[in-house]
Amino acid sequence: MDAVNPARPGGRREALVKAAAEMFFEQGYAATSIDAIIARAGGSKRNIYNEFGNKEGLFASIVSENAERILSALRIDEIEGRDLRETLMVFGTRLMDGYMSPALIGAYRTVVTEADRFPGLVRSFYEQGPGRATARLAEVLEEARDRGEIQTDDCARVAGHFVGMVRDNLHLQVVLGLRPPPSEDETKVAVASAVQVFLRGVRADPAG
Amino acid sequence: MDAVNPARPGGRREALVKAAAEMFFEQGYAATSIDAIIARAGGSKRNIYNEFGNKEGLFASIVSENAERILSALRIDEIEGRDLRETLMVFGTRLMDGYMSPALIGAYRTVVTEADRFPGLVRSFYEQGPGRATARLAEVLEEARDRGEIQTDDCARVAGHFVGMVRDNLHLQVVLGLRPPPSEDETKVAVASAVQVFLRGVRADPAG
DNA sequence: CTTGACTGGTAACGTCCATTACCATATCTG
DNA sequence: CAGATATGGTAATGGACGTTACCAGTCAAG
Repeated sequence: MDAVNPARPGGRREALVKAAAEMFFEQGYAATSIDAIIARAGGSKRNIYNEFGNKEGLFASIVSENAERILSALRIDEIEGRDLRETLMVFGTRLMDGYMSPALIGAYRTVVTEADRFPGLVRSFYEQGPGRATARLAEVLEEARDRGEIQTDDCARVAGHFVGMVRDNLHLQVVLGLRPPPSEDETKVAVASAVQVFLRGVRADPAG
Repeated sequence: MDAVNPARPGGRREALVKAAAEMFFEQGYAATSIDAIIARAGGSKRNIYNEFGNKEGLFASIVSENAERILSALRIDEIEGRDLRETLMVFGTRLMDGYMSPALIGAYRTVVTEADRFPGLVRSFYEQGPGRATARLAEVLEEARDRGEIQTDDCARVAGHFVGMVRDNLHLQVVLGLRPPPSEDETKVAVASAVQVFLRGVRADPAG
């Protein structure tokens, strides 16, 4: 019953999800037609309606099934470095790369546009991605504070500051299509600058 | 010839622009139909097509005619304070209020969505708003650096850091509809925290 | 009054698209 | 093979909507 069609190694559902994800996140929900998805994925519309009910169901499925993959760029659980500066450099670089990846830029545009239509999806999207990354950084900062390296009242808040500094106006410009994602060198310079300001801003020393 | 119709004090064009701006920025470009605009503004479709050519022309007109008003929240040209900290507090508060205003949140959503269709509009939108505010802050920081109050290689870059810290994850959450705009108190706390970290991060002192 | 330009209202046209229906295969179960 | 089920392909249905057309009423100018 559940055996995969021998002539189709991947299975219809996977092909549909893959094609739909690409097209939704590239062109947006409204601009992507069912016909176009079928044209790319192969098969027939019956497949979509049997499997997902309707277009909204397809969209909900592809977001939840692709969120993990797309947001894995922001899934920064193990951040280690010789010291806090290196840790922040690594974290900031991964954060920048994740936010600037075409996949996440496309997903961001789409999710912003359809926020009203799919409130539940938007919440899980935020919590799995930006929220989780910020929370993880806050934990790292807690540890640094316990070690006496930094000084702050609210680690979660300053974690947000750091994330904001890294995202900067760069993310806005890329989302608006005003400039391409930064190169590796540009990323390094931008992150290093953010780390420098941040570290001086929060480090523990007796300067009132 | 140009005399206003006595029965219609505001003039058709103004009413159309006003209604179209509200609806485009609330619901987005695609989700706003010509019929709906007419239903709110009164008049007939002939008005729109005589005056603006088509829907895209109407959209372009309302963006350019409303950009100044909407972005005036970010038009922070005169920033003065007793000292740099107070100046940054004032600037940051106005920045936060501007970014979180419903008008700008709506415009942001719409512009992000239609970035591909109207690249010229997007550019002027950015340059009149976020770009201009950041550039103005950079000038202020240049002066502070000349006075020896802060120490940095690149005032434009750290101005971006500050703007990013203020925008933080808050902007993202509001844009996604995950939380309401911050209250006056929340704004004050958030900005004060950003100013604190930033000032410590860039101020001139001999701590290598 | 007459002409002309504009306006309001409504209907028509053409297109796009989500959704459903229909038909012909092909695969699986027995 | 019989029958059930899923699949591919294509066409039909129905609605939404941008755009244009048509008709009647209003106002300004001569």
